[in-house]
Amino acid sequence: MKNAVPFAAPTFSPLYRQIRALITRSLESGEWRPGEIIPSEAELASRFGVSQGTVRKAIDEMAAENLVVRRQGKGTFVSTHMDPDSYSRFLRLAANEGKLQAPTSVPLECWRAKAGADVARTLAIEAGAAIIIVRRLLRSGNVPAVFDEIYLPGELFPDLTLDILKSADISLYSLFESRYGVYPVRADERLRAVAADRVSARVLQVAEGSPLLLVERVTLTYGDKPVEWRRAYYSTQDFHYHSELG
Amino acid sequence: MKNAVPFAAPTFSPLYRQIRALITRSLESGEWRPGEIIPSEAELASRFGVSQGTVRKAIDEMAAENLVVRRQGKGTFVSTHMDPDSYSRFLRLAANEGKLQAPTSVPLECWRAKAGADVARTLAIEAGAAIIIVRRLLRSGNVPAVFDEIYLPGELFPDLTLDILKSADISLYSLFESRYGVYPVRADERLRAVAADRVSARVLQVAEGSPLLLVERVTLTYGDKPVEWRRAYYSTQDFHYHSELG
DNA sequence: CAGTGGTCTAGACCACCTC
DNA sequence: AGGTGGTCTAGACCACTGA
Repeated sequence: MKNAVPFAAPTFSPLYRQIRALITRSLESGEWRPGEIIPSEAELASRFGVSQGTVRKAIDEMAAENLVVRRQGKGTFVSTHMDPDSYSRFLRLAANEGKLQAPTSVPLECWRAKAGADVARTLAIEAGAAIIIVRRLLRSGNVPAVFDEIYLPGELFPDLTLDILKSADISLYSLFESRYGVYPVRADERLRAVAADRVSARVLQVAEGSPLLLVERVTLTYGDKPVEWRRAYYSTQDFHYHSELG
Repeated sequence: MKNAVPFAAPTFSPLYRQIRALITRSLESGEWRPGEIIPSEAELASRFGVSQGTVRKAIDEMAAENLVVRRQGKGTFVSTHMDPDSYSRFLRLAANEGKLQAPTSVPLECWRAKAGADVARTLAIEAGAAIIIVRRLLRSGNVPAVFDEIYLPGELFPDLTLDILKSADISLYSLFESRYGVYPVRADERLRAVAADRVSARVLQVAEGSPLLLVERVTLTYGDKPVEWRRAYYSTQDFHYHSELG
């Protein structure tokens, strides 16, 4: 009867999950930012008044979800998209033959608009709110690979322009982090096959109507808050989308 | 200098990984089969002469990879595809709107052939070795969703026929397990967009040449041994392939 | 060398399941 | 009541990093 409660159960969580929630809150609040080191397990343990093993288990879970990265001998670091090693953490592009040539990003267009019903719902903003639309091309060794159409909430990216995109790095998300303090944490993708329309056919240099792999991505930050909606058209003559199932 | 060795390093692994390897070997050898319970952590600890915590960590890893499933109060069980809860562990099919109707499998054809170069390489068998080719349709609420063309090494599935497939369950993998002792553990998928050929267009009831999502899957059992090669054509008018990125 | 995460142990208690 | 996995602790030692 120890856990008995009137009405709905509050679903007690173990200590290490509460610790995890506390650490996550510090991430959200920006106490430790992506790329930075977080306090040692021993220090967190004494701060929260629990054993090191409990902190360890909390961090283990967060490391499993790529929220943080452990480095033996150095410490534990907040995950970032600016680290070259995890530049393209969310990119599942691979070459049909051989290894994928390092992809390069070519920003094409960037303009402002008002959110339609679909975009507003997906980004959890008001219909009619300001949004930014970006189009860009991803090339791999001079071969067009992916054509992206990206929808961003204007509020989070106040001054974004094509020039800024052009001067930025290949990883859009490293720009999100460094310039706007927006930290992509995870993403959800829906894959379909579609016929190339005129625009994507021209950009990807394929025949209009030829089959393209459409990848719709909703990118989320801490607290599952959406920060990006993206439609990516993959040219799959020379490339494919790689997925591992366990 | 403790770990110094002449020539290439043997890459010492921690105790819990060695324990994990021992447990995995017992799975491979069939000492405990899918669906069955494995010995308790305490018993494994005493059997291997290590602490329960070490066994726990080994099993933790295996549970994270879906090799085993923990059930509090009951025990730890070898993962199976026969459990209704994990019928479609490898299926990423989802409905564009609403929830996916429970899919049903319709076996269409089943014949024997000799492995060509491609199939032989993928299945790691000799070119010219006996293979079995299966075609089937997956429907969701009477709507055609996925057309599968499946290549199997003949050696592993000696007596497979269309009749057996027809009398089997929705999950092909539950048949693999129950009738042939073949246990799919993980899979690797390559996704592309292609134009529907005559056969798949007819089966999926779409126009010839319309875009389809092609999912090529290599299915592996213990020790990363390939046991199946599959080409799946997804009709993505009403459905999509769902992928989560962390 | 000191500091970090990584491993391993032993023991206590809790939550859940079955008999 | 007895068995299982789940949590939590405390302490020891190892492996890696950088000053």
